[in-house]
Amino acid sequence: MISNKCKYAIKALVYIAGKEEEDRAILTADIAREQQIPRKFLEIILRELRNNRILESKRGKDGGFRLLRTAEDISLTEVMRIIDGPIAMLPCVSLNYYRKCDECEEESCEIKGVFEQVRDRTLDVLNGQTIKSLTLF
Amino acid sequence: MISNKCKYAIKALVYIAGKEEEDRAILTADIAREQQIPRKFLEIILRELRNNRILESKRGKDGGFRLLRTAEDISLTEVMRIIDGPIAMLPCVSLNYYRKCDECEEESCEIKGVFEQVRDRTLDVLNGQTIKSLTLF
DNA sequence: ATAAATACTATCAAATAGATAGGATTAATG
DNA sequence: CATTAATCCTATCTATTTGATAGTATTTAT
Repeated sequence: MISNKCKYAIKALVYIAGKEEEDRAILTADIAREQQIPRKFLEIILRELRNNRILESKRGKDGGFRLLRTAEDISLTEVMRIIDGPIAMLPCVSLNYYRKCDECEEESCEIKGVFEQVRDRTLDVLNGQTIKSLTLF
Repeated sequence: MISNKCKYAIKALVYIAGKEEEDRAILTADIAREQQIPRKFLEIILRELRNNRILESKRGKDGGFRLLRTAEDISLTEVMRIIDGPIAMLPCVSLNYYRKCDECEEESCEIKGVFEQVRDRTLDVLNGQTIKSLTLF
């Protein structure tokens, strides 16, 4: 399962992308209200997305958040990896967060192969998605 | 990610399946030693598998664990669901552990569709697997 | 009776999830 | 330059899950 945090992050980005044409910074408070996300928790998430160069922020009056890149240049997997870390079901088959298992040698691991397949099929779906493609018209 | 517990459960079952021909109950201690799984933790896992009718156990001398069904009748998804719960990435797309999200209406959810696809592609891979198919020859 | 196994109960420590509170800082505007 | 409105930052908190350990009770073969 992805975390609530990750779900909130995706929904917030889609919300911001949907307001692009208004050409102004979007308020945390607006996103929180519209998407039913706890405000203070959302603050943390948006700052994390900013630190990872997904969003830019402006402080003070008329401040808020905007996409740093276009919505089609922000992939779903990138957001998921920033917030939740690995997408794979085993550390030893993760492309971006590989870690060897403590207890087994990979050559003789019975389950590695299956979870590599799961990873590949999962990425087949996720890799095609961006914040833009998730935006409903 | 699946939990270590789940990984241990699968490996233990594959190990037991591999000893079927010996026609005797398999000891927790043997599995723990061979598969490098903490013994007491493994005890809990095996008991849980027994409680869910995957294994049968025998106490006392010459005791141990055996498969309650044949290895090809124990599916990988069944084990994963017993130990870790849902396989889907969102509660609202889970086939076996469905829960509505608190904050959004499903008709207008932007991300549900993608994660339904991920679920389906994941199950395409996992549904074909059993403890028998995972056993290397 | 003894030895050898699982069953059970209770605990525990560390990490993660999911937040909340309160104040510091920045920036626009009159 | 004061005010207002926003993000930024630090600290904290609670509950749950993960991953495990200890110790005792019970069962069974011999």
